[in-house]
Amino acid sequence: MSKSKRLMELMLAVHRKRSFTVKELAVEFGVSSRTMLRDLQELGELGVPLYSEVGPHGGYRLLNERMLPPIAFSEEEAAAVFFASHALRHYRDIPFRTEISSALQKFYLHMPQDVRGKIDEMRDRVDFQVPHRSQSAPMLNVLLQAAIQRQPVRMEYDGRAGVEEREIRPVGIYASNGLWYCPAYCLNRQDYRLFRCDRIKTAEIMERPTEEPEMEQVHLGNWGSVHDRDSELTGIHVELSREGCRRFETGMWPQPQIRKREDGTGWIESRIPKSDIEYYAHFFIGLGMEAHVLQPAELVLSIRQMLAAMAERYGAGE
Amino acid sequence: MSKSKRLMELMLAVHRKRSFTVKELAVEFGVSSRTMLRDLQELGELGVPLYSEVGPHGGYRLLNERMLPPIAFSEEEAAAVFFASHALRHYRDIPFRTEISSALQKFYLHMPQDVRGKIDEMRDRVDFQVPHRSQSAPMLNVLLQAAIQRQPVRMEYDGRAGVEEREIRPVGIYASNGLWYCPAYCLNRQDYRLFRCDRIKTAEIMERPTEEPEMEQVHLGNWGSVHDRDSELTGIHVELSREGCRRFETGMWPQPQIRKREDGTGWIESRIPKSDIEYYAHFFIGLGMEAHVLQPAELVLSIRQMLAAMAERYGAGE
DNA sequence: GTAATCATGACAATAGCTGTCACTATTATA
DNA sequence: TATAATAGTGACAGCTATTGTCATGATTAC
Repeated sequence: MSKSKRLMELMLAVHRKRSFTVKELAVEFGVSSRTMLRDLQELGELGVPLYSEVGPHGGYRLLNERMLPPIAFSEEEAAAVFFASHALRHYRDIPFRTEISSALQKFYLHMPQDVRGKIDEMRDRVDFQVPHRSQSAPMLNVLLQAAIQRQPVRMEYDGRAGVEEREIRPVGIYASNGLWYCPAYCLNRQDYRLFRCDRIKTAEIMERPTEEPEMEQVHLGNWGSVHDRDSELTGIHVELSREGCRRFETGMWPQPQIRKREDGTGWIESRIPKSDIEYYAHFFIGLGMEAHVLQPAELVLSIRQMLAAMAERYGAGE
Repeated sequence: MSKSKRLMELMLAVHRKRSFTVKELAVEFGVSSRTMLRDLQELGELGVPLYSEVGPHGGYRLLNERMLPPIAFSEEEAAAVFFASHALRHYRDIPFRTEISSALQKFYLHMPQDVRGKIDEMRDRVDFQVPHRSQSAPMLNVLLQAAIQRQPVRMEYDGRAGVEEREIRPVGIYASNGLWYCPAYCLNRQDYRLFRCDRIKTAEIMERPTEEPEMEQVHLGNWGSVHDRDSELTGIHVELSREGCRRFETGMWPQPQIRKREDGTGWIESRIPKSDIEYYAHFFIGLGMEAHVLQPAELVLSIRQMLAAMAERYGAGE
């Protein structure tokens, strides 16, 4: 093995280990301790930020432990990262804003001119439609960090009753329609709650362990079932026109499954929580004559009542 | 300068130059040609993909010109790239799928175990709510490439009239509610059209220059105004309850500006295209008693007609 | 006080590197 | 076809760098 090759592998080893002794590396690389000492000094001269500590439990450490070793990416891989960043560009606030920018900057700096041109052009050629929101959500980093590390958070929340202090255990954060939400176990209410992140004014991670709610296996994919486990379901049956199917198909919500016919019309046969009746009444009214709700009776009644009130407001029926 | 340092700088130089002669580099590094030849051979042994060509205009080239030199990212920057990838995870199809995966894999491979743990955990702690779509859009890469390089595309489109062949100049692609759309200048129709990408069955970039529509300055940000420049506007005035404001505020569309009052109610005073009356009628009906449309008269009339039809269907008014 | 760690300097032996030189092969171009 | 511009190979003398061993010293936790 040539010395150059040994030094390259040594650079990967020190980034992998982060903390090590001269003897340990000498054995691993099959050279004497004196040679390994020299190699590490030369690595230092090449720019790897090593420092040493003498004494028991001494050894070498990487000064800036938070760096990865140099990685070679293809231009297409770099372009792919730029593409992914466009999915985030209409959000007013996101976690990792600074880090994404600096990562993209590093890629850009190492690109030849023709690839830069393509990256610049892509900016105007790909987009993700996300509503623009003016509400600021400055606490996203804190909340995400707390969720990942399963730490409690003390926050000030601007809810219906005004600003109040809450202590929560965040499940995670998610974006919907350009707004960020944080489902969390609220220690004040002893139950799960969904918080809007733009209404979280301050948040700080609490270092002291607090009482531990039973949430080790709760995450963004299943917190809803924990929260909604007591909901009562009811069956719905809705007939849809061709246009109704198209509208459903391009609509946004997680939603009941459509069944379709050859002629393009379709129907919904499903079960929904009774607590959502009001919401579905609004939704199907918004579809107008493109949907015909047949079941359940509560939903039909709710629609009927809304129609009556609106007819009176708009003077329909004359 | 030690040999190791020289090799490291040589590696950066070959990535920068991409194409060079032995003599050129020997002069630049202050060594003989014979030594430079040996150095290049050793670089090859270290994994840099060089190849040579003899004869006039010969020299060395980087075999895989599509690689960037090794870049050192911080762990936070790497985590940020993983975060960005989550914005894409519910899309059935995206451009750059393979490249994103391989880029993320490279980051992951170079990470220490504790950072991997955080990345794994983040998966369940952050999400972007995007409706799941079963419709496949296999031509995204082609369309995006064509838009970036401003090349024409021949495609088969499954529209209302069945599958037909179209020749287009793509403006770009964008995602909305989990579906991908491609605004393009349609050479068959001599006008701009919006295509759903899941209905584009085949697409291939045409290499021959075709007739050039005047679209050099058209991109995703302004194609709508080119397309809609003849739209007639009309003023609207809508009163909103507190709940109506909340619904508006968390809704998804690019939408007219709300004005709000101290008590939480609000109103909309704006101008919309006349061609969108039908759409807005559906939208405000879906808000039920939370919105009261006062203007324009066409919109009120449209709402009234829809209410009358629905009242008859649901037996309201008894 | 002991043990575990880094650290320095010196030296002999030897491995590797460098530049020079002579020669060969390939290829585009006039 | 000849020429020039390029990479390529091998050999060799002279020189430099590297390596391991050895002796010694300093720091630090336990």
